[in-house]
Amino acid sequence: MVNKEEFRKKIVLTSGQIFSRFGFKKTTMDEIAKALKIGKSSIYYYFISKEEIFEAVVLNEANILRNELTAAIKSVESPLEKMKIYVFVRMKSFEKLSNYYNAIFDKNLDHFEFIERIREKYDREELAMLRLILYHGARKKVFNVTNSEYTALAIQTTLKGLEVPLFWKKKELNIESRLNAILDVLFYGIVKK
Amino acid sequence: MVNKEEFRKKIVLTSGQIFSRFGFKKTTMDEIAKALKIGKSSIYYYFISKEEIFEAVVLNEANILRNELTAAIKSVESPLEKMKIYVFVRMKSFEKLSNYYNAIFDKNLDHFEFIERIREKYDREELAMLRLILYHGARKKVFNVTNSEYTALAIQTTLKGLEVPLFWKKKELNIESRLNAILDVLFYGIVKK
DNA sequence: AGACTTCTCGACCGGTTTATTCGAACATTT
DNA sequence: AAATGTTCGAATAAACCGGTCGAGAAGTCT
Repeated sequence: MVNKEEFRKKIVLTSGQIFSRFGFKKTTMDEIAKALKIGKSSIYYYFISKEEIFEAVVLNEANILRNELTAAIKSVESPLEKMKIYVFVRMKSFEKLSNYYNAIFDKNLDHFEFIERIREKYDREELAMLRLILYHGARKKVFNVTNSEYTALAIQTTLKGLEVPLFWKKKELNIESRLNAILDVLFYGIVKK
Repeated sequence: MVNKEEFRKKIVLTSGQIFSRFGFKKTTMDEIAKALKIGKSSIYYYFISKEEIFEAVVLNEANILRNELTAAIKSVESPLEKMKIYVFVRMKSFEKLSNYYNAIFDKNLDHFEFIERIREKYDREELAMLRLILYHGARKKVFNVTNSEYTALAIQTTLKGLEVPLFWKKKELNIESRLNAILDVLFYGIVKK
């Protein structure tokens, strides 16, 4: 049925809001059902389990992030701006997702291997994006990159390093200035003098 | 002991962060304990129950709000500005507290009478504050108020009316413009032409 | 040191919550 | 009207969670 798939999407959207607010464990099927104005049991007609819903939600969120990122880097021309806006959008989105992280890193090591899969896939995609930005920057003689592969990897590592303190501490210092500082450092090492 | 009271405060502060994030029901004693890096049982040496902690948290938060409000209206001179800043600070603070509301209005009608007590007390205080603002405004010939008592009550009713849609709906329209619109209406009826 | 107080914690208890199942009912299609 | 798609209330088994208890660590006083 075409409508079944439609309703699955609705479930993903609605439960996504709740998951993002309360995390996996604290979100109950009853809450999801109530938000959808259906009986709790009915959810199981569309999804096999709470985890399957969560998986769909995360997958969906990851796709949204990817779209935001590609749109963002397309929205500007200069390589410096591309890099800058990429980093900013990425961090903003991750901030929004902090509750998923809470959920994932709680205690459930067995389950949630699917998160690892998604993560791996998006790490690869991110690397490609970064390399593209670097490549174009080098072409335009703005960046000075000898090996875009490794440079992209280095940048990705930096971004990942940012994630942890971003999520586990609460608004210690404002993110913007921190990102700007990092970008400054990054550019001074990269930009042709 | 002086240190016992000290640690009670620490508990209130820490658990307050969690309560404000997840509400009363979804916050567990284990989480509070873990955040404090002590055993769950140890909490019961300082507080009799989860509810008692919650009570202390709400009381504390109410005091903070009061201080913010008095500081805010002192920070400006003109009656119009005083009124405006009062309304803004009040709404900003209430926004922050939305999760407490979630907790309180869940289903637990029996318990939480203490919230009613706090609320009543602060309603009275708020009325006094509003009346003061109105009175000074009238003195400076900026406001045209015949009966400050009833006018204050009317304003308070408006502000209370704002609370409900503010909390139960999510960011439909941005609060600022809504508040500004209300203030406009309010002033046009109050300010001497 | 030893007695006494303060404080911490692991283990446990019983009531509640919650994810999931199942079958019956309702709805729609064939 | 049979078959198929969809919803839901009730039941269940397991996990969870607030709270208790007693043992004992840590500190204080004499």
